[in-house]
Amino acid sequence: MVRMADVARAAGVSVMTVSNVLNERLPVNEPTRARVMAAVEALGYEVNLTARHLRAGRTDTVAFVVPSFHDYFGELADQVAPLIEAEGRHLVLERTSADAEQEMEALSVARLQMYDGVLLSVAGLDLEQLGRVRTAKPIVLLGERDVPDHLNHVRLANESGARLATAHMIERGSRRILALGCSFDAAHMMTTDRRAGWEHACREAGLAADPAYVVPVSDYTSLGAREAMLEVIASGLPFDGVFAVTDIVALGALSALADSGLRVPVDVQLAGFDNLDMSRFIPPGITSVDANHEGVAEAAVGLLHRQMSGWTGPAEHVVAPVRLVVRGSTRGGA
Amino acid sequence: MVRMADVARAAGVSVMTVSNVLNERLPVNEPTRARVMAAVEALGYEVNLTARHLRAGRTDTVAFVVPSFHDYFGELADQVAPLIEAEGRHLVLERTSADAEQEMEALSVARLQMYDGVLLSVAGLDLEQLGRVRTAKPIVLLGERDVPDHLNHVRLANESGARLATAHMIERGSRRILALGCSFDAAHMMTTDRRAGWEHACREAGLAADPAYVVPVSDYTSLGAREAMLEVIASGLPFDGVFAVTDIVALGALSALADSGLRVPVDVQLAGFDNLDMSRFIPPGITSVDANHEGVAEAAVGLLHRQMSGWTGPAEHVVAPVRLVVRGSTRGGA
DNA sequence: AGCGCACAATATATCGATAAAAAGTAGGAC
DNA sequence: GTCCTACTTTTTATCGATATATTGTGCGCT
Repeated sequence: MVRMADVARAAGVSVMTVSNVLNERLPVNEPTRARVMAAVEALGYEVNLTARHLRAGRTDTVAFVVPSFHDYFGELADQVAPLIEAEGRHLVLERTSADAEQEMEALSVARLQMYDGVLLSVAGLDLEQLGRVRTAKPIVLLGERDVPDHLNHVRLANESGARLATAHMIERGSRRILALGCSFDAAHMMTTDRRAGWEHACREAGLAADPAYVVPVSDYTSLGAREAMLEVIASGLPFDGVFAVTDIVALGALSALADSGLRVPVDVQLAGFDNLDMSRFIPPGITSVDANHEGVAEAAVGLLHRQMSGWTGPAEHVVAPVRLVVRGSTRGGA
Repeated sequence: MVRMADVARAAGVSVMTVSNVLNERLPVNEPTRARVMAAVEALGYEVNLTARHLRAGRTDTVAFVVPSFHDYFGELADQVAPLIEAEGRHLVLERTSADAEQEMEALSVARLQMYDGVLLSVAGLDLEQLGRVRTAKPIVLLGERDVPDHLNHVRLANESGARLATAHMIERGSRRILALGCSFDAAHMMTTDRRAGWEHACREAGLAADPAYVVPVSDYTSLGAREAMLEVIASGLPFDGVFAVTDIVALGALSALADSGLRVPVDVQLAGFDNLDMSRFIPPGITSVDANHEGVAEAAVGLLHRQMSGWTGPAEHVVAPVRLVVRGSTRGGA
């Protein structure tokens, strides 16, 4: 490992001069600078980031902590990365597997030190656990749960998105719409808020929002959704529309519907939430509420950047707007 | 920031005693140990990982460098993570956006220091660039390109996978199969190897492997594939099967076929490569060559682990076997 | 010639931990 | 009572950089 001291010796200067050349902190005479740069090239020197970090207290690195590297989070992360890099910092992803303990660990002082800032997709932590998080480190939370006031937070307009999707299907003729993967939990959660939107849309149209039409999905995978959907079909419960809590769930539903000979959108309309890349291409095209990755990423990185620049004002809670993207899985779409 | 020195003062011992208690290196008397632990609790002390790293030269962290956080890589990363964690280490993802310069930067000494080992998905780098990578740091390359002998490498059996898929479609009646997203580049690349497999299968069955049936796709997105597919259809080139170089490409093709009124698998059979999660659920189910994430992850982590344990033998080049998963997009599937 | 000033380069202290060597403390054997 | 050994604990040096203070150098001005 070649150190700054080796470069200094080779160039016949002090370590600080090398540091000053590389960081352009204090001015260095041109001939000296050239000698240093030549030595750097010759030896192939590269700064030891760990040492710099220890001394300077800065890593120029931001962590995005996600429950899994899959799907929604992968897509969101791809949006976040360029924004972080545009500010001269570096982005790394960490995974918690939606495990509360691991999420807390990710927020532990020890790990936070490694980064100048942290974006955390809250999946497993509840309000009480998050309330215990006290740190000076810039943090922005992402995700569809309630969070303490003192932490910055970006979430989606879940309720309004679900309402849009449901209302759209009602307008196009559906009268009995399943809320697949939704729930009645008390806490503000993604599945609860989206159910509320479904309910709202039903009521608004003068339709019953029968709790029997709220169908839970075991683990929010396509497989779980497919199985739940098959059970509903087998049960004989009449329905002519499905609002799926996510596109992943919608895909499972689509699979079950196809296998059961139910035609989309003729017999059953289908809408999802997130507008994953694939949803555009899966025939007949899945109508979906766009999760506004761009807006979410921009808002989150903006809040984070502000904190990293020293801002200490009160935390903000941003609700990113969403819009409905109509495709072939609902009538009147492309 | 509470340091080890603060804990030491509170417990009335030296810094080294605290270190010894926390790391269980040298034995410490029980009463002393208890006092130290009490102080740690009381002050909420957590070790400074940066300082430890600088001194101990170990981060207990492995980086997985991928071209993008999406799809294939996200799924693979989710497989890799538990294997790394099982060895008491931590995994982080970094992104290069398939940019050769950024990939080289990810391999720069400076960034390598931050990790005990690196898994690198080679997308943009060619043989010559990789040849310049000289480092003592444990590295394992992943991906479907040629790499220098001195670097450990895990790749898929691309040629045989493509052959399996193509042969399967031929067996089920296809006679004119497109190789969508494949190419004739000289270097061993994913698109070339898979084309070779397609060619091989055609020849084996006594069919012509007409270069006109090798259709490039601009950027290997579903959108690009869809457009390429629509052009082929518009051109009037007769075909009754599509081997898509990836499932993402297959999805684009499926979209184009559906919009053109061509039925899968009745008019056209379709097979992809990667067996993404979604492929199982997209009606009618996309027949795909399973990318064997588990095997790839296991082999790669195994090679990395071996290096991190001090093994210095010659590099290995593993070709992970693949298998065909037959679904509804080819005849005779589910 | 003498003085001061601007600028370049160096010396010193420090970030927070760990490895290795040294020192302190008992207890047991003779 | 002395000495040795075994076990705890502390001391010292170090990882590789950066921030601050200090020293050194050349030049203009009177």
